[in-house]
Amino acid sequence: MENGADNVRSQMRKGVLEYCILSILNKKEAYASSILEELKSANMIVVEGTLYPLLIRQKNQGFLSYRWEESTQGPPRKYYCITEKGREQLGEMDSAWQEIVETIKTIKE
Amino acid sequence: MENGADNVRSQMRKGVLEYCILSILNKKEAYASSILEELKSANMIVVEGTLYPLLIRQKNQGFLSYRWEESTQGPPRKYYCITEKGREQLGEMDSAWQEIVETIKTIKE
DNA sequence: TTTAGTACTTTGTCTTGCAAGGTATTCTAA
DNA sequence: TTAGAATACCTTGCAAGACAAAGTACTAAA
Repeated sequence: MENGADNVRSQMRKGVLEYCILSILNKKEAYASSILEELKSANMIVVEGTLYPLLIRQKNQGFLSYRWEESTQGPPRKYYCITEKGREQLGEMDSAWQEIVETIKTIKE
Repeated sequence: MENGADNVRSQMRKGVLEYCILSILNKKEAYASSILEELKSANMIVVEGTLYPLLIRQKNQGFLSYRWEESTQGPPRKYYCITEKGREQLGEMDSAWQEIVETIKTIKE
């Protein structure tokens, strides 16, 4: 069963997660664990089982590309990078987000 | 397949729908078709097959109650009304929404 | 050589949005 | 008086996606 407040937050996060990922990668390339860190520090808690399939989907849609990079601290890291197509998508998402924020304001009066 | 911009919007709307419903019913009681109208005029397009199960879920969770009312314009209408528990939930959702708006700002820097 | 830390991946379940189709009531026009 | 249009409510089946949990693999330190 649910815990109330936490559940509310996790439900609302759905749908904006892709937006967050593209926004983060628009600033600079990053690998999954570092993206998780950034989301966590921005109060957007996500788990690996959510993030990895999402990155793969966005790569398959052509919004992201990646390259492997050796690490001295463990296994190699998969650095993701936003593509030109991804930047276009991000533009759509910026508009969509603004629209939704306005919609909520309208409904709230 | 998808259309791009429309799909982005519909993905983002997911998760805020419950919040919209409770917010609308917090202002005054309403029946499904009138809720659809209000959502539509606020640019939040939703279809019946989404709204009816959602209202039923929220009623089952104790957030809403309803009463039947005769109409001179067709079949009887089911007027939904927010409950005390629903108002508490709405409070949680208000916080959750503010938090997400802030999170996006943080990520965008 | 075993344990801990880091990183990526997969599987199964559950929720939920939506298209499409169905039922029922009332009013109107032929 | 009956066929159609308008209004309302409901259900079914499917697909997408978030998450818990478990799995694989590489490196470093004890």
